[in-house]
Amino acid sequence: MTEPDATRLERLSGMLKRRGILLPAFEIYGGAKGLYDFGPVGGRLRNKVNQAWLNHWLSLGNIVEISCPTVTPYSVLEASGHVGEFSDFMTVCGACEEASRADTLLEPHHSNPDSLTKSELQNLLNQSQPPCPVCQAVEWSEVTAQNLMFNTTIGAGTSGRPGFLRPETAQGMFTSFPALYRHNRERLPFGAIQVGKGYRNEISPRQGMIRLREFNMAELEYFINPHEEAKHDFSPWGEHKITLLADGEGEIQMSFKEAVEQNVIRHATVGYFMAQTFDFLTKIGIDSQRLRFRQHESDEMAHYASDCWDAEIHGSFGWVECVGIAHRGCYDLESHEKATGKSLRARREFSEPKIIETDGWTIDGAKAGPAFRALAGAVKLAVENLPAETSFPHTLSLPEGEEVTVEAEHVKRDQRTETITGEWYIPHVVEPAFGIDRIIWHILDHGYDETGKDGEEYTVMRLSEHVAPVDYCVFPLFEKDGMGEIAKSIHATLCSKQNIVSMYDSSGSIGRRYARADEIGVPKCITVDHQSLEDQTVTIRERDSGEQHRVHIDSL
RNA sequence: GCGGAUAUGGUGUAGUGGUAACAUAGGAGGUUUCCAACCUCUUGUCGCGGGUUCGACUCCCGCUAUCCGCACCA
Repeated sequence: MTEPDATRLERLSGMLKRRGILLPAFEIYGGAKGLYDFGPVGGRLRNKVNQAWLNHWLSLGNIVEISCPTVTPYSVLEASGHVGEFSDFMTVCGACEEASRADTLLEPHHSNPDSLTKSELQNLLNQSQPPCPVCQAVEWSEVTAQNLMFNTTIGAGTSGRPGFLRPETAQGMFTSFPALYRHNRERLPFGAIQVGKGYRNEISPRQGMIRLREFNMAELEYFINPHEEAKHDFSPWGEHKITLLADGEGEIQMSFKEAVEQNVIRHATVGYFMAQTFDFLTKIGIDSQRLRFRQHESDEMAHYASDCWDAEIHGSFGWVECVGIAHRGCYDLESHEKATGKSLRARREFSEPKIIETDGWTIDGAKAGPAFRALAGAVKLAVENLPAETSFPHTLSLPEGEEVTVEAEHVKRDQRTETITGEWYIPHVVEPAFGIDRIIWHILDHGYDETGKDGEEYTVMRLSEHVAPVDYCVFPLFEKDGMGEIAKSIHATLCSKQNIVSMYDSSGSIGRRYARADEIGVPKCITVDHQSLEDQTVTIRERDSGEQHRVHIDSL
């Protein structure tokens, strides 16, 4: 970071705090690391970014919005892999109360304790009885999961079950898959989106909004049929070149279409969502020249992903990953299916039904069951593999080594024709996951313009109208001769309209009021002056150009 | 988590073992006031908790937070 950037960052942060956009949370109690408030201006900004995001994806037509709890049972995040990948297991010494990592304590007793589950660690701890590294006592508490996820207890006392605050919104969309599938008339592809809070008990939150312990995230889980080739129309992006940092290729300039065709982007849907992400970010005010996509190297990939691209935005903290677009394969649905035994599958019909002719033997359960007892299952498998021309009695060698003689009365002929028209498969998932706080930071960072005006220091927040927290400021040139009343009535009318925020300001000189409005990015200011009293017109002044034009009050 | 630095009105800074200053911002009023003008009046500050002391914003200890390295990290 260069020196001018560092002081600019200080001025920007100071302004954000002073004007109620972004503030450290709980500051009267000394603050808390990694937790921020969106103030009276920032709250509205966050909401507009969220809304713009929802609208952007809903416009694709096959996307639904859902909302799932942040409090999540232990077993859900165990199945998803987060307990293993996101947690360290802790145990506390009963003598000196020092907390230790269970896997570290057990290193002398196991080659790779990091890979063990909670109950395996507990068992090994009970068996091996390692001494406390601090006081040498052997008095360990029950092993508990700690660290990157905030853990909690759902319910009271001994009946409570363990849980976490979610580290991502995605899991709720996977566990809702059956309802989503039904809602979408059992047809893929479709997507589900939600915006909400996620929590990670980061070891070391830094750099303001970049690494938070509680953060706003917005995720789309898009369920696709891996047996169908994904087709997407890239013509809206044409030959527009994007900066890509591809695994092993370095920085290249390519259109989305080329990148997908040349397999730099390994899946067309990933490429399509990268293009959609590019549109969204530039629409809400991210500078397209300071945006690039970087492909994860294979050893960098999260535990669930098979291909992943980050959208990185350049700002005061350098290049920061703000969106991750991951091909998660069938990892999540498969994991939850295994853990619960519930089907999380979609049906696909074959283009040609598969006809399976069976001509062979199977057992007659009523005879073979009593005859072979525990071995009956193995006998059945073996008999069904016998050729049709086998004659009985027949001696079989079972896999476990036993020899049995199968009599004719134990078997019956099995001749049938089955028509299989389709199959149940686990859908694949492509997930664009947006860090809303990081994006908001960069909107502010890119919009913050202190180029000055007439040689004096002057700052303007050049926010897109899609996200500007205040739409209009209404000023009376003076608050007298009826100008104040006209301005207040305009203000009241604007406020009564849906999704319009107007601010009324009558204090200070008119120039000062324009400056205050510019600082928080108000796109348009409306001023009531003497002429308004005579002909019912007002001036509208544009933030970015400073130009004014006069319109009738009724046309506002 | 380790090491270093820092913590004074909303913001940016000064300063002292004897209850704190400047600028700016904010509020009220004035000024026919259209790009941070001017005049008058005015609100508001020593991060938290201990200790030393007659007395601590100041010295000491601990905590918390912030910033910079290192480590970790969708």
